[in-house]
Amino acid sequence: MFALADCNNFFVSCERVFRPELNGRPVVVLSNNDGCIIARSNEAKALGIKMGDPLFKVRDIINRHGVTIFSGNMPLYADFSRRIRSILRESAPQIEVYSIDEAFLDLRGVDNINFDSYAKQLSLRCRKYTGIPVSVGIAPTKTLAKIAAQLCKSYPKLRGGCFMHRKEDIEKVLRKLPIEDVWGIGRRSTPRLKDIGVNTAYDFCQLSEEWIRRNMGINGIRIWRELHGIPAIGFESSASAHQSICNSRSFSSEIYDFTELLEQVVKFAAMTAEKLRAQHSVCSRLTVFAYTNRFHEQEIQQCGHISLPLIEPTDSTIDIVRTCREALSDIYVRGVGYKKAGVIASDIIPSEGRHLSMFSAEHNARHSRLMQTIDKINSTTECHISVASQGMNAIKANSLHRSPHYTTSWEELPVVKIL
DNA sequence: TCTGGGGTCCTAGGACCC
DNA sequence: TCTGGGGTCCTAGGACCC
Repeated sequence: MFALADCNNFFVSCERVFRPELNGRPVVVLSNNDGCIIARSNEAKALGIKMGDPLFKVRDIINRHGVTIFSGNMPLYADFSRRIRSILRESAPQIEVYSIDEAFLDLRGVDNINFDSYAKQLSLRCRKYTGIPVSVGIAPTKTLAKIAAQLCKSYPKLRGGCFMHRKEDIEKVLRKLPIEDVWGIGRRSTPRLKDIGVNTAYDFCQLSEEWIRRNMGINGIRIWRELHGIPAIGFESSASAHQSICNSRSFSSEIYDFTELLEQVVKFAAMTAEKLRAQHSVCSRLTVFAYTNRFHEQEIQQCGHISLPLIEPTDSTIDIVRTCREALSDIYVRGVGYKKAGVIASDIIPSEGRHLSMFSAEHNARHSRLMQTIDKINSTTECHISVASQGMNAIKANSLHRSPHYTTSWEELPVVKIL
């Protein structure tokens, strides 16, 4: 059996831990710049507010119903996520962290326990220790476990835990499950399936494997098998290093000036280098992009995008910043208002075992020592060291409704500029 | 006025090889 | 007009996820 532990309305639930008076009230959490809705309480969902709705388009509903809004507070959510993961780790032989608010538990080899009460107890435990409501679904495959967890959200009498394993029970659930609610069936496949009369997960199961392979490829086959109770999606207990790392933001208003845009890109570059070092990787390719506002259709659109291979793989903030600076000057166009920019690191390999030329060994050793020192200072002291070209201004963004850093306090620290 | 950020995997097609 | 047969590797784009 596999379990899925899925936090209900996760970002909203984190905010509610410190604002219990908001339980039972409509609440939403916003993306960067307070742009879009990225989390909703059940009450907000009931008002018709959709995931991804721009705030300005649902302003009326928000004002009319007194919906409480929060700017996203990612450090807070990451901290809750960490606490819940530690509870899950104590409760299962192996866990696979799937996202900030979901983890699979590998229960293969676990027997002689009552899975239904295990699921309910695990949910209760998470709630008791963190204040976050968590749905736990248990089933023979990951896809079915997802569906079981979904059931917990619809049926409170399940008390947060659902064990779904009997063939007839599974069939009953799949007959009622809209095809678009199946994990892996997205917005492109849904209309194609509905066109041929496949409206539920059960209908999908009745299709021939051959049809699925021809029309939906290997992923379709995996979904089909999983729904039939045959595990087809692997279990990854150890988090593998990311194959690409992207840092990008939309700005609260357009940036025209090169130096100002460069400051932002340098920040993304530095964040990228830090993430590379955190996973003990180096990258051999950097992509820098800078876009105009795609919603202002009447204005000139510029989608600057450049990808540069690096002669030597690196994790050095200094090298990465330098390359990104050159890249940006190649794509920057004077007189254009940039609304979004970012840096992507790819061709990522472990830092151990990378090949260095005889000319670069010394350069590299120096950078490596410097980066280690900076990372150590930044993680263990109340100072923050960064490259001077980042400038002294924060990333240009709005977040007018952010909650306090209740459990994390690394922000608003003294800043030291070097280099 | 206002529109998120960060990933993964698969596939088709092109370039190139013999 | 018509144009072999088989392979590999790379990349861009599609589709999906949270």
